Amino acid sequence: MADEHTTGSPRTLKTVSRAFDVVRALEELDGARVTELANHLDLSKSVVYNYLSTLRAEKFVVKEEDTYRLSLQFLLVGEYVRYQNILYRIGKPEIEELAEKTGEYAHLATEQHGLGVNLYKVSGEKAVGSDYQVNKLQRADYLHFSATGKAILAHLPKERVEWIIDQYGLPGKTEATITTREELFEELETIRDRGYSLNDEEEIKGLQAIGAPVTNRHGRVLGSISVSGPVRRMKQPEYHEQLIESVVNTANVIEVNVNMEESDDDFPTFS
Amino acid sequence: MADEHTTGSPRTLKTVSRAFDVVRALEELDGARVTELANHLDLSKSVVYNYLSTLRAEKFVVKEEDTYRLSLQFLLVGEYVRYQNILYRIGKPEIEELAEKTGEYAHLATEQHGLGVNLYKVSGEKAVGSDYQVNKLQRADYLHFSATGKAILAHLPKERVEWIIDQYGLPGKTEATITTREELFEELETIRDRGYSLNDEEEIKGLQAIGAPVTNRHGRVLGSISVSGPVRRMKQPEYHEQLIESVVNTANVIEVNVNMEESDDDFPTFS
DNA sequence: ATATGTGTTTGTATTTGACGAACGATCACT
DNA sequence: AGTGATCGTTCGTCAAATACAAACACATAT
Repeated sequence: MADEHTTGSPRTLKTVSRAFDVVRALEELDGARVTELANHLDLSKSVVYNYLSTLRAEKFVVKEEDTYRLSLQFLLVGEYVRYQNILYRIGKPEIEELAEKTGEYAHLATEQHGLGVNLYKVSGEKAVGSDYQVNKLQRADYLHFSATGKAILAHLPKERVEWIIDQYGLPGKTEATITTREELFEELETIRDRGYSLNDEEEIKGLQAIGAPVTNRHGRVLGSISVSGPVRRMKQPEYHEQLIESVVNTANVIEVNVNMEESDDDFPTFS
Repeated sequence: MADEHTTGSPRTLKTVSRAFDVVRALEELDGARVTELANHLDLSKSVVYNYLSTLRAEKFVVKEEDTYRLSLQFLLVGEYVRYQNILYRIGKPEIEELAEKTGEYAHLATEQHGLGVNLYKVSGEKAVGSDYQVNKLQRADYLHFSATGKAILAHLPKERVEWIIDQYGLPGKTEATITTREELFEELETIRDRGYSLNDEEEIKGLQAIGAPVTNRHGRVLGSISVSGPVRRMKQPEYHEQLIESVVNTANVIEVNVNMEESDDDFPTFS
């Protein structure tokens, strides 16, 4: 503990990082008491106590009896962030219509930090019952095995895709998941060529999804949409074609409306 | 800088507080650049830069071009928190049914840090059109002028209500808002006696709401529900009685189901 | 070209948080 | 009831982590 004095830039604030360690621990543990957290994080009780007190004063943590939990403040801020997203504002009603028209699950997703985040999801009539999708706990997930994810990857700059693969690798989920760089880049080119993406049981066995990207007028991909359902139904030729048509069409509608609103805007890059 | 050495407990970590100052500023400003934030927060550029870099490393902030924004990480954590809430899990489908049956807006709310937070809201058929409610930006709001809020206050311990009034006061919103302590406590007693709360244009002119609390088997209030609509419709005598019936009934159903799941649980107090 | 703006980097002074021990309260067990 | 362990909380102290300001590289505008 004597050599590395690297005060390299950017200088990340350890106190802030530790505060978020506490947040993550409270999430993992579904709430915890001081001692429990202290053990979990390898910190002294008094230190943990101070972090919790601060987070509570900031209203991001609540205390019930002696148990500390994350507060709904995260939801309030989160819904603000989502509402700021133009793809969400414009896409939500369109996705609802898509779900109603097709009767399947419909998703609206975007990319952040190299992972996919669902902005919104609805289940159509046929999908009801096995609603493991809509009520599933939201996590940011890999982009390379979902229809929405691959639609996004296909329209991200190559060097950005490379960076994402370097960061997260290409972990498999089912036997169909694409796990090699070459295969993925080929697939992405196919997606670009035909205008839509396909997730053929690559994430969940038995589930197929059809996705399409939404880009702004500078060609930057803002996110993507998809419909998904059981392979048996999704693979029927005429139905399949019909779904592709609906998805691509909805993506286009969203795209047009987004670009009309984004007239006087900057065109940001990433991360 | 020589007198006040008060190191009172709990010792709140200034670095963490400042990180959340940055978060709040990014929300207020809808994203900002380094210099803009530094001015807004009265901090030096380099300091702000370090906070932003740290928040970005933690994935709670994204950088687009030179503008920093809050990330969807807040939404992911927020949805986790919401899903942890048993009132949400049980109440969501019931509220949906209530909205469908009545055709009005239905809300599911809870209390946190002395303020009301909507866990969920749906609009029934009659409510469509003026959906200023469903797409409105979520904020934690005062409890004393909403039907859900008053239903909660009515079942909180008196000392807790006192604390809340001391903290936030009783700001008026319309001419009908209750703004004095005595009036409020009277109202709360009425609510307890008759089993439901009424918001008669106390929050928004022209809008009436009927609310009912949901308590667990220890008598602690977990939250509340409400339906709301235009006064003209809501005040029709038979319809009014019918809505009260529906709201109270739905609250009871939720209550029963929550208490069946909460069998082996602690009974926490507040904040 | 020059001046003013940006975001970022770095050296340094000192504020601030980590540590460990101690306190008071609660709970479990004999 | 009494004893011991364990909990959350408080506090004094020193090392470490952060705030500051000045300088940097780069861009844009005059």
